[in-house]
Amino acid sequence: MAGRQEPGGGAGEIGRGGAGLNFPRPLTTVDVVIFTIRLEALHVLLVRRGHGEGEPFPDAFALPGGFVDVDTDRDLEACARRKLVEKTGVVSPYLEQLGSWGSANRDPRGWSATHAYFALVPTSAAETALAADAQWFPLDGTGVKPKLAFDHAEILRAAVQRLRNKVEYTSLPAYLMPEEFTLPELQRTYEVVLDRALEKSAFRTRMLSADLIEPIAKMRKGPNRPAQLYRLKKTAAPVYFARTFNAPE
Amino acid sequence: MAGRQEPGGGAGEIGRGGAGLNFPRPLTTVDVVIFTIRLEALHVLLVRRGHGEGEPFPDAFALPGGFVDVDTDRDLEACARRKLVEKTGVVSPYLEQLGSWGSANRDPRGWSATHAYFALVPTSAAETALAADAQWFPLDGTGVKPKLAFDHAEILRAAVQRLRNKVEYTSLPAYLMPEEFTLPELQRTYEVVLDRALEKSAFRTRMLSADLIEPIAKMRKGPNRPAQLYRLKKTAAPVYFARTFNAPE
DNA sequence: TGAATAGTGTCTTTCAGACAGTATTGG
DNA sequence: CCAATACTGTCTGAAAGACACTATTCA
Repeated sequence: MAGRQEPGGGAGEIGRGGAGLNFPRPLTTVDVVIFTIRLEALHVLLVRRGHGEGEPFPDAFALPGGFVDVDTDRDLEACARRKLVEKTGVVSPYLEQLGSWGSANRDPRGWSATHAYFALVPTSAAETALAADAQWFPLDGTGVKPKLAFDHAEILRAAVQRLRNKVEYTSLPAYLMPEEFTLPELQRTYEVVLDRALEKSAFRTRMLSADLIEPIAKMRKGPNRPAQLYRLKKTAAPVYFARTFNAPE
Repeated sequence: MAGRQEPGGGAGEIGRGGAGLNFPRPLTTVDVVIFTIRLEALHVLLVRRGHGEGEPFPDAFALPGGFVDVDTDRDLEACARRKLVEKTGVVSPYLEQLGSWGSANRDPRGWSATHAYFALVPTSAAETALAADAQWFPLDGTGVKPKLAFDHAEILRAAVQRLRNKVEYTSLPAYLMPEEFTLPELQRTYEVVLDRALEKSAFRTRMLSADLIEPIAKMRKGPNRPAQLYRLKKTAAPVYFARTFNAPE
């Protein structure tokens, strides 16, 4: 950013700092698309909006988010983490910037820009410390049943596409797993997100040759042959594979 | 974004709209990382900042950008395109959102958030309508010689990494080419961006089997065997390949 | 023993890497 | 002819797809 050409002050909110900053500023918000797996299906967290005076989209569902608080939030990611903890209690899941959406029309209160993040939280953690106004919704294709406030349907669609796309060649689904999991469980998570079956042996080869998971001295018991339990290695960085899973047609 | 929890109004700029919007707003800017190829090297466009009253980083180099003008800019991308045309004259190159950077400290004038874009412009167009204060700088590793204003060195680094990364499995370098080009020229562009040699035959196979370029009834003459000239197909969408070029080690 | 799921092995296919070999121009 | 670059072909290797086969548990 360069401070050369300041916009001419029109209608709307203006600043009151000195030195040529007296022009209207857009509203600045942060929204978080929070995914988890519940009941073998991809879910996203939504909150119900209030219906106070001047509230746009009263009682509609929306992505968790809100205005940046310049006194509380050190930076954008800190703001996103704050929203995440407020709604889910999860402290440090996978969190990645998704993009930003800003325009004159997306919020009836004026020119606004939102910084969108997307987060993956483990299944177990997703159920415990949920905020009262928050609720998990299963993904229906690339969206969700209720009509969302603002342009949140578009942001959600972008998040789902980004997730599905990256799952083709990264280890992101590992962040949706509980502490301990088996390879078939991890594969099922991949398949749920991709909505497509994967080859067992190719999947196992890929996962085991990546520096990603390590076996622990425990097995998952069941009504059949027990499965080796694994956990994520300390190296929290996601793994990028050189190929996608299926050749794109 | 949800309008539930408004930040408490502290020091700084406040809005004057009604209905609970009386809290400080961050500054909102857009910056564009503009790449081109010149003299067989990747270059980025920088502008020199002014040194007026209250200007931070006087006379330093910075990425082209500036405040969002809520009266002029319909949305963030329109704002980015405006900056791009102002500095280069190029109307519709490849333009993609890079991410956003926002914090209390990145601008001495207060809490600010920038929406960063990155653009690829063809070699030819890059020379003609350049703004007076703009200048091309060759990439030096992942950065550039002069010290940049704000956190622009970090934004530039992110842009270069994103570009190098995507070039491994996309057709992005095609947007750096002039209208007509040969396959060896396209390959050289790939190699310049990646700073690595590529296999000729694998490269040709990949490019020709993608629905990306089409031969024209012309050849590039030289002191040796002439080369078939190609142009980008009408379908402007970038192609994503299923594999990266070299297996990552 | 049989059902069920975990895990392995084997063959095929695809495509990049390596590199030799052919093609076509100007000098 | 030679130099130089464009372009093609052939072999190899790595990893995915398909799928059969073995392993280990509980009922």
